[in-house]
Amino acid sequence: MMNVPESSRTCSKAPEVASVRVQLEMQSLWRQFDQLGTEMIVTKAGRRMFPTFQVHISGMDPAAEYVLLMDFIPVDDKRYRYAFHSSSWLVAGRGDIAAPGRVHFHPDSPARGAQWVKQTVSFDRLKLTNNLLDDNGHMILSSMHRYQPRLHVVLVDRSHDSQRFAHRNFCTFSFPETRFIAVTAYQNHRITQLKIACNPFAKGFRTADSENRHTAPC
Amino acid sequence: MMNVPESSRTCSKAPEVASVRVQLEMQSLWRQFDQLGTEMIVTKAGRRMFPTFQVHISGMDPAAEYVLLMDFIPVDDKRYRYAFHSSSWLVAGRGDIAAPGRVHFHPDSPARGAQWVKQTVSFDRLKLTNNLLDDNGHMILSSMHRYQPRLHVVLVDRSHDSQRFAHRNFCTFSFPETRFIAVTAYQNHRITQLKIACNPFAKGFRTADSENRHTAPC
DNA sequence: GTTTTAACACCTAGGTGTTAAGCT
DNA sequence: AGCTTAACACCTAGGTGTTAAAAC
Repeated sequence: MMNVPESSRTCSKAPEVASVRVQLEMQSLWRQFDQLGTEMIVTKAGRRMFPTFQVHISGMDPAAEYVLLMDFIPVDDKRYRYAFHSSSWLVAGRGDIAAPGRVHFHPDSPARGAQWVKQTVSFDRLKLTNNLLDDNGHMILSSMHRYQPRLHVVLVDRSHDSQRFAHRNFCTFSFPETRFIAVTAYQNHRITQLKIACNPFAKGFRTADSENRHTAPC
Repeated sequence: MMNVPESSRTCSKAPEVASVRVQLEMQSLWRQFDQLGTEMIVTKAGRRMFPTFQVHISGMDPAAEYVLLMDFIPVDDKRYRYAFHSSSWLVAGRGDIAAPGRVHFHPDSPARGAQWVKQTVSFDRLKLTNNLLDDNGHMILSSMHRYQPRLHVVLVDRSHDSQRFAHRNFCTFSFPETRFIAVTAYQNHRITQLKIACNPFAKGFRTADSENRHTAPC
């Protein structure tokens, strides 16, 4: 398709949420990863995402309170494996039973619309784990499964406290270029190289003449 | 005096705050510093306190919401200087005009009583500065002046939103052993040694046979 | 003479991919 | 054979007192 939509949205009628717009930050970086087939490491202790899921928000009621949260939904019910000889992902059968569907609240939640729109909202403290018994509130994912991150914007309606997370007052945003396969070790070597080239914490693995330096990917 | 009161309190009548009890953590460490005359560094960029102001809270209504915040009040209107020959602080005249009286909200605010009482509440991210034009929300203090940290517990009353910080719904706690003189460089060498002995970030300055090792002060 | 500032070496704390070993 | 784990060296990020120079 020529024009990828800015975001996929399913909104309801409450005016304070219906007008909310969300723009993905670092979109070109996400697309570079997506073109190779993004992989995200999951560990027992929990691993951050890279790129980080960051958004710019607009259209909020400055005085209204909102909660921002993320979840991850399976893209399909398949299990994947990486074929090194062809450098591609293959379907390896039916997916495992879905892990407990957790949500990650942005730590600034709840906050006024004026706060959220003022600067980039970053989910950099979110961590991914493959530990089904995780007790640290991390997002539980199955390795070798494909996921779609989602952002939910929830209007806090104090006048109907019982409906704080009711079906009417929230909006869901989903950016196709942020899809990824969860792995315990990188499979695609080009993904590894792009991570090393762009993630400051991986600087120790950069080489002077690395392939990823020629085009300055980030 | 034989029994130092656990805390100095001025409470109002709202039942959810009147029953709140606050206990200073690391009290013996605070008293060791206090006996020498605690000094806290202030810098342009902002400096953490050591010891950190940490408290254990009880007596909160688990379901009610509270805001916790700190401020610093001048102990007197005097300016001090340190007499090295006698190793003591002397009054050096009238104090400067009080800096803008800022408050520091605990970053978890607001939260339910159940949250606050569950574990130690730490103000470790609070920073002190001598920059009158500070734009980072740090606490502005005048060097060579003496201060008393205070903790305020505010009940969030959603039913009377205009009174969120009204005079009825808060409690103030003040621990005399946390008093200190703000300095841009340490004056009393024994304070320096106690900081080095106890603050993990100053480990690089510890010596094997430092005086403060004999009694294991922390 | 006293007080403040900025650069500095040395820490804590924790985020990277690598690697070799372990698991199934 | 494929996948996972844990220890590791190497980073980022930022909290220490020290020191010498600057400011007043």
